[in-house]
Amino acid sequence: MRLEDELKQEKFQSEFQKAILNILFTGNWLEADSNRILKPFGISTQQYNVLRILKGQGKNAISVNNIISRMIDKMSNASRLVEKLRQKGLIERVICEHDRRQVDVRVSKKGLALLLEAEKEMSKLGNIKSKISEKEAKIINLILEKIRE
Amino acid sequence: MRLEDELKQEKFQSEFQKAILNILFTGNWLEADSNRILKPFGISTQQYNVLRILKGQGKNAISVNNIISRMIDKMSNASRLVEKLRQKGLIERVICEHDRRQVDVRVSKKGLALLLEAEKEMSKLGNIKSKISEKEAKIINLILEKIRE
DNA sequence: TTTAATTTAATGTATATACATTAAATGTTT
DNA sequence: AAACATTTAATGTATATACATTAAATTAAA
Repeated sequence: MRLEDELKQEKFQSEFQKAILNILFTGNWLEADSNRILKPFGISTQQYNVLRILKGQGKNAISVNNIISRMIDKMSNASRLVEKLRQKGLIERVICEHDRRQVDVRVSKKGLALLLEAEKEMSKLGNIKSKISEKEAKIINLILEKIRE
Repeated sequence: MRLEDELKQEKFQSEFQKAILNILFTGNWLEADSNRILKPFGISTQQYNVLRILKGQGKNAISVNNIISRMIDKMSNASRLVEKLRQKGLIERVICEHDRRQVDVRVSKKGLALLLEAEKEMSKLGNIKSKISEKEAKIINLILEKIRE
């Protein structure tokens, strides 16, 4: 749908201005869809992302700082997210021997099982595959990375 | 910067998956920049957007529902945002005569003055003009709108 | 007309978030 | 070693947000 219609605005200052609003709007749109998908699993989008990061590390436990460096939203409180996931039994804490400041974390069996189910549903996020081509996905990736130069 | 480096992830499932993460990440990146710019003005990104919507209506007062329909984040509490802006004297409420449920709202003189200053700074958001061409802006707008089809 | 349904905005509540501060462990310098 | 600086994670606090519920006004239906 045209952004002009979504925001009921006839025109934008420029294509640049429109692009910024379009990225923000589409980001919110995707996040709302993500939250909707994850709701039945009882986790938020941020919590899902932490689980995916931990899954990517396999059986290795990684520190909270390491998690932050891999998160989409660097500003979120990784400490508290981790605590929420721990309360739900989806992750485990491991005492770090060589540095007692660190709290190393790894995904639990239960967390992995939940994640596998959630990932199935999340692969449908935005239904993007039916809407744009792989070539277009590559193009948008290139342009977004230029914007963040 | 490559998303692979931003998220310390060697590869993604697909270009589609990467595009979704890229949109979410760039959206957060832009919003963080926006909050940083607006901080000296004492308003949040959401509050700024409400002011811009009201400015677009000139001297006409519009309803809270009308504001919601024009907002980037439809889920935010427009009522409370409006109340925050009113407390700061940036907007005015007008009693709506033909429908007493509605609370019509318009930007105040003070709000307009603040907005003009804020808009100057916000035009630099993301420094996008120096990073992509107008043609690229058009392309990304087209692809984002396809994704939201 | 009077009952029910819808629209509009506000509020209640739990959670999430931004950002600053704290506290403990580790590293560095003198 | 002692003093200082840095890193790591947790916490304090105020605010923001999602989502459900409420309350009032209006509209539609019986």
